[in-house]
Amino acid sequence: MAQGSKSAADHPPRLGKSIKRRFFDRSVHEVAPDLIGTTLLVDGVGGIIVEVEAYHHTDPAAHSFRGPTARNRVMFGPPGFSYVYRSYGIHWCVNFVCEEAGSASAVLIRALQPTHGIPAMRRRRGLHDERALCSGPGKLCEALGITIKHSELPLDQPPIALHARTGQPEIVKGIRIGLTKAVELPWRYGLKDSKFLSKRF
DNA sequence: CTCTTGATCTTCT
DNA sequence: GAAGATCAAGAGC
Repeated sequence: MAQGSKSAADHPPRLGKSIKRRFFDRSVHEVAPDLIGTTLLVDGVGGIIVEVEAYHHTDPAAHSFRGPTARNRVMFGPPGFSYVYRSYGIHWCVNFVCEEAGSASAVLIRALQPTHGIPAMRRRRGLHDERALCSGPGKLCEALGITIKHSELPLDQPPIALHARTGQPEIVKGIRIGLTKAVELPWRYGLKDSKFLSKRF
């Protein structure tokens, strides 16, 4: 994409068709890479998903590993809903629930390439640099205004919207970020050579 | 560039 | 009472 401060804001890319909840009713390991290149908007503000991580209840690093709790119960429900949690007492992070109810799997959205509502994102983040607006799970929630109020919402209804990618992106894979358990599992997916990742692959 | 540390609080043990 | 799917700033190289 073109560089500089005005290109994306002035000419946001055309959006693909809306993604329905059914998209998430399959293996989290299929959904996660398929989300790369799709566009996430919250009240019209957002961008292209460039980095995600997959979690499953059989995975010691997953919030659902030890069974349902007040916090993670939405992970045990049907696919196609949001799961928002508080991270380190400060940040919010958003996941998309996958697979059939009870499977307790979800995809953590880790980074976006900002395309829509960039002025609003800059205002919320107190930053100008597009590269830093959404290059991490806590950052993108701040930029999109996502809080606990956005948890347990259907992903194909306002204020949330997901749009299909138009081409086939080149996807890279690696180990997940910031974990202390199951550190070695290669369940992080990203858009190859994107400048908007939270960290290089 | 990399490494370290403080901030801040909910959740679960 | 400790841990944690993070971030930003500061120090050192």
